[in-house]
Amino acid sequence: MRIGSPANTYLHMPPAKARRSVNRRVTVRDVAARAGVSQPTVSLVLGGHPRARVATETRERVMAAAAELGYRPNVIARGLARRRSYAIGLLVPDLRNPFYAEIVSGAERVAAQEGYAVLLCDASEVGPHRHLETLRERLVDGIILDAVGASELGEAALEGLNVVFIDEPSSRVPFVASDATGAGRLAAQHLIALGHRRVAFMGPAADVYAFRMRERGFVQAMRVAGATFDSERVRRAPATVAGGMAAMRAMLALGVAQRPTAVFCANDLMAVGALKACAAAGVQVPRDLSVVGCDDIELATLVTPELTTIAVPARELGARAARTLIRLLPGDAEARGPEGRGPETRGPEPRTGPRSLPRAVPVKLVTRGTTARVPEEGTGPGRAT
Amino acid sequence: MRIGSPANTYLHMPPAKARRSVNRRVTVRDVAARAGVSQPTVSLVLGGHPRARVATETRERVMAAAAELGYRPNVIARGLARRRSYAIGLLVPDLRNPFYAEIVSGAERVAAQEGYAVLLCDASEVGPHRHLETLRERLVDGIILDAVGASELGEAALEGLNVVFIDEPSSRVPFVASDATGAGRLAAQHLIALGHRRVAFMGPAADVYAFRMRERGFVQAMRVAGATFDSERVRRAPATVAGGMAAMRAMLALGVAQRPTAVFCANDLMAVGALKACAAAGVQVPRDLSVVGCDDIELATLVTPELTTIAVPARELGARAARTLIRLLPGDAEARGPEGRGPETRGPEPRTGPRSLPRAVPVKLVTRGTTARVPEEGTGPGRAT
DNA sequence: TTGTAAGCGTTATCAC
DNA sequence: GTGATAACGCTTACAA
Repeated sequence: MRIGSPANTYLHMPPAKARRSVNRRVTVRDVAARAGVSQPTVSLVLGGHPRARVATETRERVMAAAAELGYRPNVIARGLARRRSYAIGLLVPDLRNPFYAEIVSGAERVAAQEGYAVLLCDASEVGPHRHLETLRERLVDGIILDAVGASELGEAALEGLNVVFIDEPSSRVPFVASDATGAGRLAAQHLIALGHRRVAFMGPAADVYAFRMRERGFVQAMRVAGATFDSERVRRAPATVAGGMAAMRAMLALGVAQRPTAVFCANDLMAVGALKACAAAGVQVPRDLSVVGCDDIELATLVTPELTTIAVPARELGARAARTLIRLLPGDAEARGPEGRGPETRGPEPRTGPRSLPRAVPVKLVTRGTTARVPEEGTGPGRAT
Repeated sequence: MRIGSPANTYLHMPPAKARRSVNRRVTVRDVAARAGVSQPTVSLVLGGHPRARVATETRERVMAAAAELGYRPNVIARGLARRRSYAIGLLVPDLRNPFYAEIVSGAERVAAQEGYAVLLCDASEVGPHRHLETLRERLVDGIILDAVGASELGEAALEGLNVVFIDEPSSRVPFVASDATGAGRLAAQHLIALGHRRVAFMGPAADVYAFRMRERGFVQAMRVAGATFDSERVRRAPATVAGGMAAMRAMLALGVAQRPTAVFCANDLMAVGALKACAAAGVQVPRDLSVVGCDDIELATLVTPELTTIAVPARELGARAARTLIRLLPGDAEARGPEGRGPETRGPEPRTGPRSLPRAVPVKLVTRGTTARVPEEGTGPGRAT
């Protein structure tokens, strides 16, 4: 609903236009008139170019006029002229997944601080291609893509766009990623230290890089430690609570002798589902079975017992992605130094190589209540330290 | 990173400009040239005005040319000319709160379907005023404000904006709200039916409408049922897990005789915190104490025992807010019928009255594992049905 | 039915 | 330093 109407700044205009401008915003023109300077001068002063050469006296007059009139730049118009929208797109698989919510939160924060708007796209219902299309039409300066591989999208969908991936390493696109292999390795090492040798992994069949690497890191570390790990030991299910529940149910259907003594889940959501299935089946965690999750979302501390997991700094990931993307963009107006490669180029050249190859952001083991020494070999059930 | 470069559409332009246009997008002009019609004609055909009067033959030529050239409208430019950005702002207190994530998810979905972009603003770090300011500069067509009262913002902050509130009834601004009083009442009635008379409420001190009303509905229904309810029975704490934990700890510090037999929490987050505090203190839920939450976020089913709560359809709330807002906007290009009040007006007039006064979206009790008959009076502990 | 002309609000290029 | 003038890509009277 339109509330009230702006203070009517009566304009120096022919009467014909006066009626029409009742609801008009104040523009650079108005400011120029008021300050008694030319319109482009106002643009120079207010345009964000901090060290533009304009007399201090003039500058002050302009600023004063702008303030008095309550001038607000029209970012749309600026975008058209500068061919830059100062907006970035953020495409995530599903906002309702707390892990992605964290990522969005982190990215939004730095974007807002840097003066960029965030166009949020949730791919869970509308589909990535359509979103990408609308982001294109809106001329976003860049896009952050989370867990949506270029492979599935096709080269063409990203052509001509400034893109940063999250958790999807690529040789042609800058990315930001957590140490997914390390996460799997940490989980394995923790379980091995607790004496577990017969372990399982549960994760989605979907080809999402982070999940794949968590699995790989886990399996490799397990094998290195001499634990057997054949294909029966991995269970496929969606990376959701329901998926984890189903996978665990299936796993428990195995006889207790066959059953693994510990399981690593591709993410916390699955782990929590697994926990639920255990509770339902009367299997006590961690006495009868150890469970390790991954991500360390808040939920991990809310279940009983609290979930042992590998902490992945999702918010930081989102923040880094935003920073990486924004740094990629041609020099900002806000005094970002003379590193911009001139305004005549529409976007930066492809930048492969070291600068865009970030180190993976580190993960760490958080030991809580769902892991314990393996019953058969340990000195009896007990909390892990 | 900029990937590849668009198919170079060589343009009928003086060589001086040719170099510059290497990376150029194809515009209406190009399409016009290709189709052999004037530029405005293209605009007419492609401009979304479905029943614009243009010869079928011409229209087809234009469409063909556009397709061949891979024309994509520039929404920024269109926005400038139409004085409409086809974008809406969405301001929430904190994306990491699953309840708000649901709301955003719902709003984003319908916005995307209706062809609007969503500018996401998380007020947890940057502050609502700053966000509102940037949304203004971006000329969003409207804004959805969640749990951010106009009272705290000040009239001026919203002046001249199309706004829809979520969970913040107002006589001047359209809003969408859940039946918060009803939620409190349902909780009370449930507890009363289980025999509870000594009950408590925990909620934030912050002046958020929905929380206030949940409390009011609860207290009133309790009093109606003849239960005592004095001010000692309400505990103030932030509506978070930590808040709920602290509040419950304090409550448990009361002697067991003083202590209430049941507590209603302003939201599920608090309830889960309360549950944790109980577990830590060795208080068994629901045997020793019943707990009712509010919202029914996914988390409610993930704790043990599962949380009895009042379901609030957050996603639906978000979706409705978006629909309400979009309906408010002047007639869309996409054949929304001739109801728009002419394009010469910059936005609709204030519309108070019936059309903008939606019925509250209904809530309902979801009985799970954290409520049971009151121990002293019932026939012993037992699950509620 | 189609084309011509005039913006929308801002930035950028140059002479002055 | 400053101020005309021409874009930016699209829309929309109004004229043909």
